[in-house]
Amino acid sequence: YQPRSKFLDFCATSGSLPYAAAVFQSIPFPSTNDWNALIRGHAQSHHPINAVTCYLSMSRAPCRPDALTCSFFLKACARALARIESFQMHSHVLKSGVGSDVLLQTTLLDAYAKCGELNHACKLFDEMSKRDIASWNALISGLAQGNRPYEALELFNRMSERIGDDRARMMPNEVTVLGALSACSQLGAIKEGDKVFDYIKKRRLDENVIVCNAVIDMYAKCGMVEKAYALFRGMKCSRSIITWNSMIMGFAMDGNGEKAIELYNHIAEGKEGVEPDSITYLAALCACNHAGMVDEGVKLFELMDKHAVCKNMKHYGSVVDLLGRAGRLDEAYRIIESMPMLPD
RNA sequence: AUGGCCCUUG
Repeated sequence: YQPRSKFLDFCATSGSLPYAAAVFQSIPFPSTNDWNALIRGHAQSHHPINAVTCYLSMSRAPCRPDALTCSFFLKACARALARIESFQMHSHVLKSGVGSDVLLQTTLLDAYAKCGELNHACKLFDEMSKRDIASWNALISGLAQGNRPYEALELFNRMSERIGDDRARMMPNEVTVLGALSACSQLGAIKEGDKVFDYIKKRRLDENVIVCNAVIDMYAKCGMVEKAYALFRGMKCSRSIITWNSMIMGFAMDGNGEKAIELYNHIAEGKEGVEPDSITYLAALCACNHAGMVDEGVKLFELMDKHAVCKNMKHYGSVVDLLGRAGRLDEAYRIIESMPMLPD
């Protein structure tokens, strides 16, 4: 791995992609790693699909794509929801002799899942000769996010059963439980959710804030705000803005506007080390909507400008709805007029 | 420190 490729990679991923591309242009005979840097940069950019065109240029050049090239390309496919390209890369991988690379297979499986090709993801999973924890996780979260939560939970349980088995002892980890929790949320499956949470506590995965956030969200979505709040209060790790957002949204959905606003006010004081963001305001506005707290909602909406938090259509929709239902149509109309985007 | 699974709103 040459310094030049390293430099390109740095520019393409953390600096400026156009600059990386310009530097790349000046290289007479780019190496595979040079190409990889550029493809990786595109894959992580706002236009991941450009990784595909970059890859095509590479195939016309004299150097060969390697496993990393395929990996970056597939990452781009997953982000761009490029199914056809995923299939094409799959056959390329099989032909080029890296078809048994577990990391690559998992990247492919994830790309399939993210593109909505869950059957192909399952098939690939079944055919893999070696699977590691990430392979299981990729399929579990793919199923959960792809509206097949029962299968996600089934897989999660099958994985837990394997503990004690002599072969492939696959311990569900933090990422695994995120997928399982997401499946529970969708189903409103409280019993399953409790079981997952028991497992989390047993393994002390609740020392991880991301896991806690997911549990809070799961309980809130299952309508069990008090369970969410119990964890929120008893957390051993420090709360992130996402923790607060999830909890505020939980109270909002429960119709407990007072409590939601109380939490918002608490973090707005600034002693918690988190800054309310655009989602915090969305949750708080949502709380006002559910509880009919009109003045509070309008106040929050105005605070967004003061705190330089970006508004989107949802924020506007919320206040307009709030004002409209309170009969304050003139104010609602003024807000609609002030919108920088097209109303829907 | 060149590759996979990753929480809230979308």
